[in-house]
Amino acid sequence: MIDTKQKILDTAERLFGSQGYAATSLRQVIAEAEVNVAAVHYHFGSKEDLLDAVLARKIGPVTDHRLKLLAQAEAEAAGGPLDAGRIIAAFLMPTAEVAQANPMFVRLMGRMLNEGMMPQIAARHFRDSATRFVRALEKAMPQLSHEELMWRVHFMIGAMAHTLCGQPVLENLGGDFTVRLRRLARFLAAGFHAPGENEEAK
Amino acid sequence: MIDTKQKILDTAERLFGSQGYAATSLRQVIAEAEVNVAAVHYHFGSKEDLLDAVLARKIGPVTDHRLKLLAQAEAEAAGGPLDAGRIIAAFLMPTAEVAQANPMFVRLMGRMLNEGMMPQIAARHFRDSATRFVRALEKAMPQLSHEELMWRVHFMIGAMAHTLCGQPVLENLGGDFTVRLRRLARFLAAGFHAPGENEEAK
DNA sequence: GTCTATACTGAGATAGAC
DNA sequence: GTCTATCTCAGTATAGAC
Repeated sequence: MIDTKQKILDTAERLFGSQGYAATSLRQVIAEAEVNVAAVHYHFGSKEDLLDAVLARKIGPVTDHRLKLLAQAEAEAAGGPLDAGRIIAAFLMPTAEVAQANPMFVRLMGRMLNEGMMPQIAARHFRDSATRFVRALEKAMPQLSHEELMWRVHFMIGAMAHTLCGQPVLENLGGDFTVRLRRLARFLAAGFHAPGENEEAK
Repeated sequence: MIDTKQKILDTAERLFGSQGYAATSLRQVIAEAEVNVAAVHYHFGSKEDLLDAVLARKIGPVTDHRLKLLAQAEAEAAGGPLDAGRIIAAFLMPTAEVAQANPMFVRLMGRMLNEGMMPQIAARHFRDSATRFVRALEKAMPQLSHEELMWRVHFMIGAMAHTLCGQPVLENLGGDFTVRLRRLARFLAAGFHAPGENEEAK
């Protein structure tokens, strides 16, 4: 069958997203996709490579959208100073659309940045857009040292990952995904605008 | 041997912290601890219960320190308005001391909040201090809706977890743990002070 | 009460038949 | 391209030695 690969990808995306990568066995994937155990190894090589393929398929469009929003903001600023809030929103909001179309994939995205291991995999899929955004933020916030800025980006990724991948630890907070991300964007924008290590006040 | 339990706990703490829970096999733990496979099941019951025990042993003091710092800040304010920054610092900084004494355990703490699964375990060990801090934050920031505040706490936990558990995704950022947490505290304090959903400006 | 030896089930991976 | 058989190693359960 020609769509064996597709079925495996779809099923893996759903299961990895809802249960996590480690907690999902290949055997569960192949059972629900109704294919053979060896098929996944034939098509993808290993469980980790399957995850890689699942990510690659959907992250590209998110990255494109992010970069498009960033370019748009820069065009509007017309060479003038860019607001950090706009940059952050351009980074966050594209995930909302994917969430609408495919909630499980967004959870998977969050998990990837979180699930401890595989920094290579996470890095590979996020580095492209991330470095571009870092440069934009550096231009928007020249008063921050490079180290301070990189840490703030790190904080942003942590908060985003935690927000994408699931239920809050403390309470069951509902709410639309877009609303949730807008809250996050407001929060992070203020964080980025905080005084740096050697500044006394804002 | 009387300290079999201890050896298992120490080894598990180190390995879970450095490699992650899922990536660490019990057999690796028992090999490095030089005990038998069944010993861990005799003393702890299961791999998950072992993790639980590892956490329980060290999180208590962190929680105590957090609450002590919070109480201290409240005493100094003498009934007056408490600054959110103080509350956040009281929540974050105790982890720095544990990091000094035991870097691996801090990474494990971060992973726990992150490693996707086991929300029950993470929740159980963090809820005690977390609810206390939420109440303090609510008093400090009465202009925020409960939902908005809970989301900001969620963002804080995400950023903290990501910062505790390891290497930044983008670059190798070094630096003392205390410095790192202070950066985070500044960032988060500004985030908490951001205008809420229905406020126009700060 | 503590621990060891050993066996059981299910995981990911691989080789080779078709 | 696909499937069966099989390998190794994981977590778990039990029996019994001391």
